[in-house]
Formats: sequence, structure tokens, C-alpha cells
Amino acid sequence: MEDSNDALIVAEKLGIPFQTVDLSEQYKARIVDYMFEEYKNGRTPNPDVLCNREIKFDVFLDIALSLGADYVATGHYCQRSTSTKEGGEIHHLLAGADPNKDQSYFLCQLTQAQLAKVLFPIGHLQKAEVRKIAAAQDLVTAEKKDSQGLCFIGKVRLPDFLQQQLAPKKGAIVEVPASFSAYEEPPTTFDNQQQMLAYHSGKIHYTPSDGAVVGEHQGAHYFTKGQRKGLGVGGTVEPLFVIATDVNENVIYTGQGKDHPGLYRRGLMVQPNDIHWVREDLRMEIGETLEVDARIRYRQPLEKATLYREKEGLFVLFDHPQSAIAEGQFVAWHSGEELLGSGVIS
RNA sequence: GGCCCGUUCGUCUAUCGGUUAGGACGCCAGGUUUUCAUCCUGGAAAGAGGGGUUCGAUUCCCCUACGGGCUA
Repeated sequence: MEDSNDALIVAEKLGIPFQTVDLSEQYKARIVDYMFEEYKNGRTPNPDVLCNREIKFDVFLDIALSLGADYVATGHYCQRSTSTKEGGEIHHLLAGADPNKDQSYFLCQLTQAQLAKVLFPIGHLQKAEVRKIAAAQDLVTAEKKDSQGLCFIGKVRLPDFLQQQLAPKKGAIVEVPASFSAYEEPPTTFDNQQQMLAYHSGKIHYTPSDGAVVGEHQGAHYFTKGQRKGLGVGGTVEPLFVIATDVNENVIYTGQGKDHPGLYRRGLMVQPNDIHWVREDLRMEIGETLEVDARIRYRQPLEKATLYREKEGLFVLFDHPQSAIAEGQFVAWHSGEELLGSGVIS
């Protein structure tokens, strides 16, 4: 409400017609329900990526176009460019000019059709410059704090939010020692590529006997890989991090220290139906490989990786092991500044 | 039943008469962050109980309670 009011004031100041639409129903159906479903299954959804794909650049975009708009402009820190290839237009989704605020990751699920109707008027600016311009224009939002948390919802305490639909369920917290046998050095040679990819992207299936019970939790579905806070287990030399959750057995597996081997994997896989190409013209055929830069979380530095398109899906193999690759999050791959595609980590 | 050892923040521990009783993990708050996380800064938080000795006891002595090691 307050945000809407600020928008109204700014629009009036700039002489722009102002109008609001209530999309809370669609948001609930497409985003909130998806969140609960994913958490219930022990996965870690990314609602804001979906919000852009499903709400801002779908439902909202359609409404704007139907009202006669030519484009939808947003304040995302990213850039669009257009080139022609074989007579057709190709839209490129590029990182924002401010490396510290680049938000292309959140738009990694957009399509060519959506990009064709979108403008990012501040993507070429630094955040500080945008604030300066806003102040010079005397806009009420010039000093307004950056928005954070879930879009349209804001900061929430996840466990509290999830308890609306996911009941607490006490279970064991198990600490797996770094010396666990499954962490031994990887084989240096593989019989074939399939075996190599399966090894690096495979998940370790833990059982409580792989470690020691060190505490009790209120529900494995409230936790995600890499998480440190909320376990309530003290007395260790180094902090405990979640290395896996098992929502069927309701067990949380943890390891001590941020360097615990259970936290790291070199590879991951995207199901065939979840492979998304912003650059449809670069779609890979089965058997092909591609060198890219990729990330698995917002604001992470890009890491060198290789894509392998196999019939089981798309494998992403990083040059260096990545910490806390969480199922349900999105992996986005780039070529330099351009975001080429993305997919849900399976 | 006798002999010896141990008992400090929620947890694991440091401090061998004078300390604001220190740290780590956990917890809480703030910061960073349009996801979940991570990360950074700060804060609250302790001497089992009772007697002594001493100018002064967490620290020395005694008793009680609770945990551990040898002895027919």
C-alpha cells in the first residue's frame, strides 16, 4: 500500500498516468502454492524468478499490452539488446552495468517473446547514479530503502510463513563426519562421459547411521542445503551446516564447518522439461557440449562450467566444486555479460 | 565399603587468590541481499549447594549432592 502510494506520487510528479491492478489471486495460484509444494517436497523454490516469469512479465505484461502499452519498463538492473540473425530479431538479456546490483539472474526464465516487450531503463546505470537522478528530480523514493525479501510480500521468517501449511514435525539432526567414506577422492578416470557426469552430479543418500544424532529439529522441510542458522545445536568447534535434508524420514544431515566435503559438488542436472533457453537459437542438441559461465544463486560470482546435453537432461559441470547446490533453485548460464539460459536444479 | 578425579554462560571449554571470569558453537538484534541461504557487526548469557581460611576467593580447606576410574 505504501509502495503503491509512493509510485502514485512519483507518477504524478513525472506526469505519467497511474493505474493499479490487483494480481494477488494469480500470485497466490502461481507463486505461493508453488512455494509450499516445493518446500513440502524438501526442495528450495525461488519464488522471485517465477514471479518475473509468471506475474510481472506474463499476467501483468498482457494487461499492459491490452491497455495499449508498447512496452513494459521495470527497474531491474539488467540490459537488453537486439540483433538480427537470418532475418529475425534476437533479444539478448545482459547483466546490469552495476556489477554489484546485476539482477539478470531473476529474469533467467524470460522468453524472447517477453523480452521483445520489455525495457530496462536503468540497467546501464550504477545504483548510486540512479539515486542521484531521483534526488535531483526530487522524487519521494530517492532515499527509500532498497526492496528486499519476497517480491510483493517482503521480509518473512520462512519457518513462520511455511507453518501456515506445513505442520511442524520433530525429527533428528545428524552430524556426518568429514571422514565419511562417500567423500573419498573421486576416481581419476571414468569408463565414459555418462559415468563421469553421473558421478559428479549424483547425490549422496545418507542414513542416520552415517553420523551421530546431535539434536532435534521442528521439520526437515523448513531447511535448505547450506543453511547454518536455526538448527539450535551448539558446542561444536565450527558451525554446523545443512548438507542434506530427507523429508520422507524427516532427518536433517549436517556437517561441521563451511569446508565440509558434504557441502560441495561439481555437477548438477536439469530435467529435459526444465531446460530454458533465453537464446532459443542456441538450444543444444543431445550430445552437444558448451563452455559457459554459470551461477546457482543470485549475486554469486560466475564460475566456469561446461554444459552437457544428454538424453536424461542437461548436466552442468563446474570447473570447481560449488557449495550447497540446492534442488529447486535455478542455475543460470552465461556467455560473458549475456544470460543464455537457465533451468531448475533437479 | 574403602582410595583417587571431576563439577565454570544453553553447549564445549579457558582462566592454577585480586580479571569487566576469555573464546567457540548456539541464541537474539542490526547490516548486506528483490528467492532460500551465505556473509559482516553487535548483544544477552556462567563459577552445583553449604560452611570455613584470607584484606580478598572460581582459584586453598571441609561437608553435602551429582557424575567418572581400582579394591573381595
